[in-house]
Amino acid sequence: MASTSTPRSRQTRERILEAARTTFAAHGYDGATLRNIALQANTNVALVIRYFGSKDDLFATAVDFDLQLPPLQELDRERLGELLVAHFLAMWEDDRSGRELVALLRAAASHAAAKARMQQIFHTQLLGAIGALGFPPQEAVLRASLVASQMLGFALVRYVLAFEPPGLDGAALLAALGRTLQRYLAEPLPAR
Amino acid sequence: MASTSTPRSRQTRERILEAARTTFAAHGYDGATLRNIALQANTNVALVIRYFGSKDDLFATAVDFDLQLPPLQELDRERLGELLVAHFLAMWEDDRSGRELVALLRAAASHAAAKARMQQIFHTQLLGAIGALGFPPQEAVLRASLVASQMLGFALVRYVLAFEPPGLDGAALLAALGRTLQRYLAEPLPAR
DNA sequence: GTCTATAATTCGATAGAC
DNA sequence: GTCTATCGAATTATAGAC
Repeated sequence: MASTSTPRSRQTRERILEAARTTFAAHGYDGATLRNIALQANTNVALVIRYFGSKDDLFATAVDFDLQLPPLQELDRERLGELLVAHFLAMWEDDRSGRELVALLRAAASHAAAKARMQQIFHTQLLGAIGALGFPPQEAVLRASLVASQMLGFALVRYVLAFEPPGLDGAALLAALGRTLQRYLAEPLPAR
Repeated sequence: MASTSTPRSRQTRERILEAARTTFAAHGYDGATLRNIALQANTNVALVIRYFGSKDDLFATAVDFDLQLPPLQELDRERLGELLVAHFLAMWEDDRSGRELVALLRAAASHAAAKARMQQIFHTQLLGAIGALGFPPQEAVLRASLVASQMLGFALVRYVLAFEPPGLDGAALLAALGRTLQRYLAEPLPAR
């Protein structure tokens, strides 16, 4: 059972969650140890377990990422791609949700629960938002897969694999991505 | 020192490498244990270490993935995107190089050496091939980043995260990717 | 509430018999 | 060449003092 909630314990709890987000993002799920997290939060492993039960539960609590998508059908249809890229970029560059996404992305490569969480986000949030644009179900899945592949791929290349050299023109990159998403979201797909 | 090479030892060695590729692809770098690999190869941990020195060295030897790109400047400029998507798809669906890519992709999320290998492949192979198309250096980096993000993202979504439901129209997906790569490789990028 | 000390596993790697 | 047996280190998680 969790401890009684005092102001002091709530501060400790928050320090642990913050350290967990940073450490999971920096080292992946397996590479992040409860010792590292506890050390960074100025406490010890026993307290981490007492508050969160297990490493799995700590990860689930610390990394509760979601896409926070606006209702796409209410946006300007001609600028959907550009607006969506701006939305994702704002999330990635945000200190908290950015670390959460990197942590989730890295963990999904080796941790079954993180992978399941990614699948859930895809199906309920992204597919839901794109379906609301009025596409037939089959086509909505196709378009959602395309959007997910391009945006997750970009996050992977930029924030996990660090391919881009310093001095790369980020604005040009984002403009190109915006045009791609515009095609995936609001233009006819090529006949096969 | 490695053992004397006999026909029997070479077969054992190959069984270990094959088991390593399968296990690293299925469980990631940390999730794959030398015990699992040895068991699947019908041998034991000691022999795996004797042949390959360490887990790191085994990974490097078993997963020697490369892009095998043809010289892009010799291909039909109007069909570059389509041809490149077909090339990648053939690699992903190939039993051996497909498992190697998944293993490398999953490992790169948590293993520094695998991440460095990915960066090396990007810089020497993909950037090299795209630079040969005659773009100025800065623009070649931009275009290579875009291609990498879309193709790695697609591999991630399809082969690691398994977003796509059964019954999805794969041909339509590939046609859309071909058009995207065509833009990234052979059309003007949007002004920022 | 928070800590020290330690249990219980599991891992990569080694020693040495045959 | 291949094996059994085991080491030493690291991990998550627990027990119990204060």
